[in-house]
Amino acid sequence: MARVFWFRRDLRLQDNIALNTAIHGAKQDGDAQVCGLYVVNTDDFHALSGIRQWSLYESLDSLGASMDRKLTIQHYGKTLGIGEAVAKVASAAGAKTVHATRAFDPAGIAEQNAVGLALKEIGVFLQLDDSYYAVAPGTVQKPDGTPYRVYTPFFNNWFKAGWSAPVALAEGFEWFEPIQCHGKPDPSKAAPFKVKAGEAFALRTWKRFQDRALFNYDELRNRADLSGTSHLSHALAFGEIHPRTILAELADSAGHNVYRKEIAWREFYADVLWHNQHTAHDYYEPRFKRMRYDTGSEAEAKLSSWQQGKTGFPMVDAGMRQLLTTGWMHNRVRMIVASFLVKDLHLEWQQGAAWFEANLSDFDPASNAHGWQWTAGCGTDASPYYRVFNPVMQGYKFDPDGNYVRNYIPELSHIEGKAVHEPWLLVDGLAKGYPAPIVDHSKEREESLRRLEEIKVHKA
DNA sequence: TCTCTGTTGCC
DNA sequence: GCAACAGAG
Repeated sequence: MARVFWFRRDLRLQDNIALNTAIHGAKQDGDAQVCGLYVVNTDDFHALSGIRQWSLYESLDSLGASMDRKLTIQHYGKTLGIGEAVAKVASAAGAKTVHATRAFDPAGIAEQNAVGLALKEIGVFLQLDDSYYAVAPGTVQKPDGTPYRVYTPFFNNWFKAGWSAPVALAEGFEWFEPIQCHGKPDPSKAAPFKVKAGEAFALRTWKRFQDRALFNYDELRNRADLSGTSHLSHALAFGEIHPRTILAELADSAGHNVYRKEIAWREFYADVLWHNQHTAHDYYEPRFKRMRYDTGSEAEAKLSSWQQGKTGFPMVDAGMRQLLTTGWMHNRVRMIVASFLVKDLHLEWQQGAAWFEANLSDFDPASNAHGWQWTAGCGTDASPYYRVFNPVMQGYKFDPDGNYVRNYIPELSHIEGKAVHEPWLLVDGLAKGYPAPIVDHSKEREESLRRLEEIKVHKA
């Protein structure tokens, strides 16, 4: 009578409270056997980009290796629901309880509801514990009991709420022999580069960041041309590391404090999505639904130029090509390309968010939806002014020597220094096939402000 | 975690 | 001619 531990977005063994709960339960049962399970939707998996397929594959491979290859992987899809898939494994393991970490996003909630129901039918209990966050969504509240809509006061109270220390993997149990289902997910698309993933790699990445960039994080995190960020987004999205493990090692210094605030942004957006489930795909500020957006073939063509990194704005295109070739994009550049899609191309944020979801190996539903909505101006943390990024100015500021742009745009490699940010000013700037800007930024900025004016709430 | 414009002060 | 800065949206 083993216990089943259903791995979800927590593909690690250390600092995994729900897993430890399963282990303690299995020891009380007497046989101390835990069946580690991952379920994968085959249909969805094959629709993922190559980079997303391979990063999941590597993460599972690493998890399996750390479990002496005792990880059971069950497939589901059109013909078999997720609930039935988990139930099959629970039956085969003779389990009475399935354990998992609780999710707070719409898709995760739907999953755990389906699994809970299917298990109930066969007399098995689904026990959910902990969360993917240091402070579980819904915990931090204003004194009147309503959720925060502004980041800074949320941060202050999130910090006050605090979190527990990391816990080591509980001892004295055995992994149940893996149940033969359909085997590992099989990436159908070729790996464009060697993907590194998994718990051990996540911990190495964290150490490396601590040694090299954390102390300078406040100064260098916005520099697109440097490696000043943590590179932990993939590890956090897959749960290869828990934020508790990170926060426990942060001190009180400028770099550390700013990084703690980035971790808190992730927790803030998870909290906002928990309280506003529809905002995964819909506007947080409903009046933005009424804004005029461009549609039709011209808009489609602009979207495609943006996706392929051919807008004629070097900083935007470098970011979009970094996404296509590496499955990752520097955080500062994410804001620049997002602002460009919404404010310069007048497209809806969901179109950009969908492209990020398809291509980012660190995709996170809460951070993606609310990062986009922050940029679009329709999200939380509204400011008294309408943020319109100037893609050229952002380039000079955050890629001052032009190295980031040249690294991702070969058609601009012949231009030296920062001049690469305005190639159209040079005689031979566009000589190697780089396109002229597809829009006039200052005109589109005005247009964007006009459209905002149309949906403004005017006081009587 | 914004950008634009106009002013001031310096050379 | 320009950098630095304040104020405004």
